[in-house]
Amino acid sequence: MQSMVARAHCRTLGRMSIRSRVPRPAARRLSLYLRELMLRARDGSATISSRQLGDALGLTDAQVRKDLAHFGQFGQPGVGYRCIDLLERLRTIMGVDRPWPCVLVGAGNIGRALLAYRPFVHGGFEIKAVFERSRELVGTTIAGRKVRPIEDLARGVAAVNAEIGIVAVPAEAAPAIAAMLVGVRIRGILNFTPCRLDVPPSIPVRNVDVSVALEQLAFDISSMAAPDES
Amino acid sequence: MQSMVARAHCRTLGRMSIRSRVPRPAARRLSLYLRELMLRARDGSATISSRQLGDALGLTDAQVRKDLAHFGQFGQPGVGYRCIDLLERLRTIMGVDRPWPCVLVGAGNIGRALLAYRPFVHGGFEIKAVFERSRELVGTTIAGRKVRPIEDLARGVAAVNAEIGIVAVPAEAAPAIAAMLVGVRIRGILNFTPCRLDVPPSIPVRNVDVSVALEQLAFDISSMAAPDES
DNA sequence: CGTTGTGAAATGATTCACAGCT
DNA sequence: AGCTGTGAATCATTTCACAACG
Repeated sequence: MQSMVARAHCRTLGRMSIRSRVPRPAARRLSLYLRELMLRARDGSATISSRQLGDALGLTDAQVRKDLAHFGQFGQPGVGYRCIDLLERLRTIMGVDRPWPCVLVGAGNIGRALLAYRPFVHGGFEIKAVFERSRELVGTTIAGRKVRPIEDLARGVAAVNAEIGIVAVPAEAAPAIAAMLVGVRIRGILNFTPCRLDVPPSIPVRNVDVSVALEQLAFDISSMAAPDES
Repeated sequence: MQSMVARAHCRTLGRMSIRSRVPRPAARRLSLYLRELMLRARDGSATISSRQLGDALGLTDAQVRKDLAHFGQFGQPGVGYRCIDLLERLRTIMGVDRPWPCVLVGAGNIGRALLAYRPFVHGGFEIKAVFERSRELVGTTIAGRKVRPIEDLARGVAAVNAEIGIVAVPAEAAPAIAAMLVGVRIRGILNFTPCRLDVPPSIPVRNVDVSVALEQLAFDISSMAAPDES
């Protein structure tokens, strides 16, 4: 009986779970909206229309409205969206209204860049602990964080209550590290290696891959090449 | 008459311009295929089926075949695709069978990580010159490359025949840098800032944004949250 | 056999267009 | 007037399913 009720209207968002059916691309755009709204709010705009928001981001006004509509009704007809308001709502929806303790695995070039990356801290993401396999790096301090041996991962994750694991190790090591993170109950993974990490579907993975981006760029450029060699 | 023949089987790829109508998502997946094929080839596999390729990448076999079909007919029924062969074809299609001279603007954390990034070199992408605005960094040498003043950009790009510009500067400076790169006839831009660069549509831009990836991850994790608090 | 290449069907996302609110 | 929220229509992508081939 309870289950019947629950099934009947799963749109009630008992706590937080409307997002059951949000188109992937729409979800991707949320962070873009967030960023633009922060700019507008900082510049003192009180409201913004779907048209303005879309123009700034290279999207149509209809798209902006549709995307936002997946999460509720935030706008006022004839006026637009109140920047501060929408900003706050989006922060909640996206989950960036609270801290996200992270652990970093790999203190190589990428790892070090991340540790020094300012915008990172903004939004509540913070690297609470750093782990490395290489004995040479363990024990050193980078940007104020002590580098610890990879064997300490389980203890470290538990100690800082880390929810996100950042994988910045050489490709060969990635699968093993991913398995460790899963074993240690991490909730999501940011993967800087060019490997597909296969982890249970309950653990989301986002990839940041410079090589892929470059290759796609090469393809884009080649595709552009004017076909005139007459 | 010639045109009739050309239209009849546009699988002939006269030079390089079938890509007129390739779905964006399919183009995105090309680099994934490339990477997996390199692995298989290195491990000595002679052939690979669309099923195997898809499994390794989390795609269906049909999807793999459709994607590849946009560029020609590479497989043998009953056998699959010859790894080395397909690899070579894809390299050509993607344009990574030749060098891509790049210039880097910004020698901050990200810039330095890129300069030290090994896998980067692989595939023909190479950072030929580095430019910075900060007077303190100009003149120093990082990973063997001399850092030059941003004013030298035009000369530098011409001197090394750079086709790709990599933007790794603070967000505020990004639009100006993008404009300079456009003015200097760069052909494509890899953008590490969280700004939408608006450049003419003839100049492709690919973004690599850690903050966006993190925010999306936070959203994904929040969306996952089991709805049981009974 | 097993596997490709490909139309046709199904699914998914974006755009249109407009009623209704301010 | 200007703008949102949204069903309906269009457009794009993925999946299905199968004939043809080695």
